[in-house]
Amino acid sequence: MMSPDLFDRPAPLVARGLIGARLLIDGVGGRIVETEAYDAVDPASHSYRGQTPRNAPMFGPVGRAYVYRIYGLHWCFNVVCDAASPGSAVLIRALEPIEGVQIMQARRGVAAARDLCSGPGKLCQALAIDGRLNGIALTSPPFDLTAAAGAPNVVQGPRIGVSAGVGTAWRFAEAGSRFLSRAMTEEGA
DNA sequence: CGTAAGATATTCT
DNA sequence: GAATATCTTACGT
Repeated sequence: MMSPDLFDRPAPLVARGLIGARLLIDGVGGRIVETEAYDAVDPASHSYRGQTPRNAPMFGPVGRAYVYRIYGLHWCFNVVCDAASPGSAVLIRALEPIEGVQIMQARRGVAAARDLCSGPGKLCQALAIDGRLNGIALTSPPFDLTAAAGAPNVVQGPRIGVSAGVGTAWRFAEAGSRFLSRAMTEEGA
């Protein structure tokens, strides 16, 4: 289980550090292979225009979940970080499925491992993440978040699906992973 | 392979 | 009314 103070750093550092970490919810999940960082001075962030009912967890304690509905139907899962900069969080975008693959296949309605958790909405469906987990601490059940064993090879690039802040290279991914939401174009890290 | 449309909560104009 | 940190299905090449 990760120590809570590991989340108390700027969002890009936390996002990078989460690559290779193991995320399970009720024993189902895998290795984090793709993340994105957001903070309150970032025009692409939900927290950019201040606190609202939806983004309230981003302004709360570090190490908790920020779960929100996007496009009215999918869920997205974030880790709140950096107490010194309220409104900071890391979006978990893709996992390499490891534990409970059969359960994830049933929840997603697809069989291919690459389609189970290769996107923020997909992994929420695969791990059964929804609004009930919003604001919950990640350091206790049903969450099980373990730091990366080794030092994964991390690449970074521009974030996906944003029209503001496109010049900010705050998307992080494990180099060469087959389980990303989209291939990471060659970029320095 | 590709592009396009539809689902529809929350926020902003 | 329009946009959004998305995904699936349908249809053209």
